[in-house]
Amino acid sequence: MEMARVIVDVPSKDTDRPFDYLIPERLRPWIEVGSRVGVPFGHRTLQGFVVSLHPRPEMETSKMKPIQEILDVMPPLSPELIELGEWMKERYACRLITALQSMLPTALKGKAERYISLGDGSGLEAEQPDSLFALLPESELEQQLIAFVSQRGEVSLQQLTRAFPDAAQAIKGLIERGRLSEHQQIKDKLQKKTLKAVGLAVTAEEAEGILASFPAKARRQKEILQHLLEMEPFLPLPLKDLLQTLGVTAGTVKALADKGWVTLEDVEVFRDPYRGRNFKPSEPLALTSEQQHVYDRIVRTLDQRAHGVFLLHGVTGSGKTEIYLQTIARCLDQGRQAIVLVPEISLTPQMVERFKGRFGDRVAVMHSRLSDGERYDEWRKIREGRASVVVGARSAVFAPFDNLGLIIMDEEHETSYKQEETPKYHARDVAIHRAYRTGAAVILGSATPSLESYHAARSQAQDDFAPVLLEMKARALGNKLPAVRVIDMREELREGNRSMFSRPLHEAIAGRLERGEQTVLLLNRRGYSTFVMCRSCGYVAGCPECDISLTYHQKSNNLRCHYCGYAAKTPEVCPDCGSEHIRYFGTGTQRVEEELAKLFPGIRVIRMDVDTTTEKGSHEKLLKQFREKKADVLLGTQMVAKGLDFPDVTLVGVITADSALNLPDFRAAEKTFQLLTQVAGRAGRHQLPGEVVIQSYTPEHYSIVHASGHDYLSFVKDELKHRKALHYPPYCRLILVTLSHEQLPLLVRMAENFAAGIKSEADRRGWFGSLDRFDASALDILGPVASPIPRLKNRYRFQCMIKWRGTMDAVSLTRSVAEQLQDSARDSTLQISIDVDPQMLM
DNA sequence: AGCACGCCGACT
DNA sequence: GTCGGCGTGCTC
Repeated sequence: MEMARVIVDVPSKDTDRPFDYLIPERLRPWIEVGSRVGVPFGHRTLQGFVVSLHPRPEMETSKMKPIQEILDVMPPLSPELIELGEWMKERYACRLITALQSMLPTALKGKAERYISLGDGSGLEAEQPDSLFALLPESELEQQLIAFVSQRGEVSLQQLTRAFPDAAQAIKGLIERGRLSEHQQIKDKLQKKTLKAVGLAVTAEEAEGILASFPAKARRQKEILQHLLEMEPFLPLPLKDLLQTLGVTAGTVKALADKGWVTLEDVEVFRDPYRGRNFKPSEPLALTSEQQHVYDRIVRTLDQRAHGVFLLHGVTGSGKTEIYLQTIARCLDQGRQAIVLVPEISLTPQMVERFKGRFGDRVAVMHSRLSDGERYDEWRKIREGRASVVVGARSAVFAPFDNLGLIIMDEEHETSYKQEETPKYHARDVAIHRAYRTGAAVILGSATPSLESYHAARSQAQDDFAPVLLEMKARALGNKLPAVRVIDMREELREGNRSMFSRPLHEAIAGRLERGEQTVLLLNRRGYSTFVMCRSCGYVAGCPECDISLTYHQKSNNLRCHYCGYAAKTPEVCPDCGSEHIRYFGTGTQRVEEELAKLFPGIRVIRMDVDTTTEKGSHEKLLKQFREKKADVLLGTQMVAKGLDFPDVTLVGVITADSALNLPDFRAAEKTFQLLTQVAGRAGRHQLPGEVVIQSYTPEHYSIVHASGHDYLSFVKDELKHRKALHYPPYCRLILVTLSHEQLPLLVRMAENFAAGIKSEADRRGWFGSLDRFDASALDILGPVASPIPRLKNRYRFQCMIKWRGTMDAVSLTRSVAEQLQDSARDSTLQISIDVDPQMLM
């Protein structure tokens, strides 16, 4: 094949299509579909991926350029993955290059490096002998430059400008006259992870001076300089953040750098090494009859090498992991490979150990805390066939196996399977589609399946994607699910107990302390944060850029914005009224810890929350301490609820069960039920019987009632009724469109245009039908309304929610209206983000 | 996304 | 007149 179509690494609308390149003779044996190549593109060299090969076309197209280089020994992608990328592009309204990049380790995000060597004499001089430039004698600087380059043969432009800081103009001139020549080559960022960062090249005083005499026309540059001056202690700032905060373009910053006021440098980002371990070999366990039945059903599909999706609904402790291990073994026996997806938070050494113990070094692990280099190594292990099982988070669904037999998704309901950045894919849907295309089986496992999956399985839809429901109702070790008591905290208050511990929970903890057993305490803080409020005037410290309240951090004694990173000192007096009665609110784990210490002198508590687990490895260290019984109580947020298994834990207490219930999210009840069920499953998994105490201000809420009864089915029944009445998934699908702009009035107009555009386009295509009448096909658009975060990084945000069902392609409709609007807006500062099947509505 | 081209306002 | 900021358009 003499020609290749290449997707280049430019994520924009205009370049979201293949470009044609000639394949030079020398590269022909190497180029395949999926190869990563360096190609000339405009005035630059870019990285790209070959998506198809063709014979040289009949009609000679003169503008075709040749592929410059091939970047890997083995193509990092395959026809199968490229097709998956094309599917993602349609499904999630993203660019193909974005989808392809998300499949690869960041080490493979190559960028062009510029190299300078001596010129061949061609150039302006030859073409325009009468040019004034060509006749000018070389300056001293120019002579130095040429000497420097000729001495080394080839120098990277970066090196050269470092040696000659102010020579940019001279270098450019020499290249134009052919005395020097430039060529570009793609360089992987393998060794170190770097970030473009902007700093001040002059002292603060000098900068003040520059600002004072700054030309009025360079308004943007002035803003940047001013901002840098304000942020002086935090320099250098990541370029990306700076652009976003100020809404300026990289070009403006570069202009400043060229003038020498600011520095633009690559700063290395710190990363932690992954520690190797020894793993205890494990043998397959005997299956219970329930497990055997499930196993047989899955193996039947595996043996047929057919596609099939299974929803494995098994109560906590029913032995889902053993099913995973044994079906993987079967898959490997067939010479096929397996992917195991786990939520990031439960990808603990404990979890990894079970798989490494059974399958040894055929297991690759994709952990988010691996460094780029280490992640690349694990990835290569898969690509080169040295691993046949991968255990990993979300992105492991793209593992480059060539003979995939099985994809397992543990804790199928977890929201972390949805990527919140573009491409906003859901690993569950990608897994099912990938398996469908490759003839692999999928196991979705959970004690509390998502309503979407469960409903699809129950509705018995006869399509390729509806899961087959497999149930495991008994715990593998035969022990009972723990007894759950729900305590009405209103009652407690009425009877004069103003503590955050109810009397029954207090007694239960005391009992555990006496018997030397352990307790897990969960503080469901979703929706709560510690914020600073003035008790006199009601002032709440908020972010000046994002219009949300700032979160108090005790460690650093400052206030930070969750969204943009803005930080401020905690005020001592109220900035509004001057009152001293200003303090932080919200029930943090710290306060619970203090109260525990007061109630139970000498109690040993391990606290696990964002504050204590930010350091790498601290998460594991804390759990290890708890396992070794160095503490009586493990106190934490959501993270204590996931997949942990401690033999001596006999009490689980939930301090406030309902704090998430009032959130403006239609999944609030589902989330609450799932969390309570998961955490209740932590108790009494071994010999000792377990007990669960749930404290609540709304104990009659069905999510709490059914969680306490371990009654998933009744919960689903109640919840589906609500979803149906309010037209929410699984009775329709959602597309969340967020528009943002610096100027509010303009944004509102755009958002209204967008909603109107969707309506008229839907009408034009004849997509009538009403959600209310339960028509088979229907589309409705809500909004525009201000987003739950109405302002973020100095941009106002409005959103529209599209609800739809049926066979229409609502995503392409949405995308085409969005693109039309963006084109007509002329104004590139309008940003439109499309989130298909959003998980987070706030 | 970059990068060149070209228009137009503020300086010698 | 010229410099340089900033909008516009193109990339096989």
